[in-house]
Amino acid sequence: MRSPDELTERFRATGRKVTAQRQCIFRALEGDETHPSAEAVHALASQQMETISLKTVYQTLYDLAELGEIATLDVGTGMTRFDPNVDHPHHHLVCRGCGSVRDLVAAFPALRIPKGADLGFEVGSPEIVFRGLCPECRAPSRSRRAPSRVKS
Amino acid sequence: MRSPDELTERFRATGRKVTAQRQCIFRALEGDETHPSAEAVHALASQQMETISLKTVYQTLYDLAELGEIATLDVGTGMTRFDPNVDHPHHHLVCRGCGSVRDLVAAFPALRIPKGADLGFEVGSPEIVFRGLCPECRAPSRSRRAPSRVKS
DNA sequence: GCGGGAATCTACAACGATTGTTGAAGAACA
DNA sequence: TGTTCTTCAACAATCGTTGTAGATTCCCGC
Repeated sequence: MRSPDELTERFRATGRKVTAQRQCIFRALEGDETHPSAEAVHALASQQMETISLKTVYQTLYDLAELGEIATLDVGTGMTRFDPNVDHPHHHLVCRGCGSVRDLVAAFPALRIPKGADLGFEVGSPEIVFRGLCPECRAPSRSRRAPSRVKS
Repeated sequence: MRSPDELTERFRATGRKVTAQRQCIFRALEGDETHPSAEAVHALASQQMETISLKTVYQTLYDLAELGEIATLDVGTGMTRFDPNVDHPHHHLVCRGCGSVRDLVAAFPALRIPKGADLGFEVGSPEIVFRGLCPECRAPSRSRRAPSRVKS
């Protein structure tokens, strides 16, 4: 994802209006590595602008996704998560305990679909999810982050 | 997934009651390769037993998942899908157009997380999703299956 | 700077998938 | 068969997300 200023420029260039709410969301996302849900982004943005609506956050996040500035991520935690890191290809580690998501910076060039196994699909690049337990959830006695509800 | 008869036995052995509804669901799942949603399983089961409730279907599907007889699958199509094929490790092809899911029977033994990249996670085996376009959606002029709503 | 038209904003209600609750019905075991 | 405990079906509630409305704000030309 680019800087808030560049995003402002890009929004204008693509015929989208630039509003204080949107810039507030740009700033909330900048440098975020927690793969926040829409709700989480809304909470962050609310700190700067109390009246901002959740709908506006969804709208802006999907605008950003449409521009390719962020990626949407569905890793089975029950809600869509958003990932500002689209510049470096990467995969994800998902904690079975607390649902947290971390980047896994690694390329797997050996990943090629065997001939004939693609069933006629025209496929793009793979998304790989490693499920496991994060350090906090492995040592629950010392855990700081309260494990939050994860589907099932 | 085992045969309906074996599942009946297994349910009894694990202290679960065996009901006509559950056996109906066992039969509906047998040999299904479409990775059906709960709704789809309910529709199938309803053909044999009109009054079966969607809640019962959910309940039984999660019972089966708990026993490891089927797998739950969340590939970002907005609903949980269920996969009776747990005997052969495999991955999935997901169509961006119609949301259909197909098995990709291939192992990727080269998939190892580089040392130090696991961030302290205790990880299991990877789930790989290849997104693309299925043969029907690639040739929309000749498509038979109407592309159905897929999130975004 | 100022006005007009279009896009966006907020609040609210609706939506689809899933789950909790309830009294009634059924399975397992004696 | 009777008892007991589980599961069933119907209903409403919940969660994440999206549609609707009218009010507001932005952008562009004056």
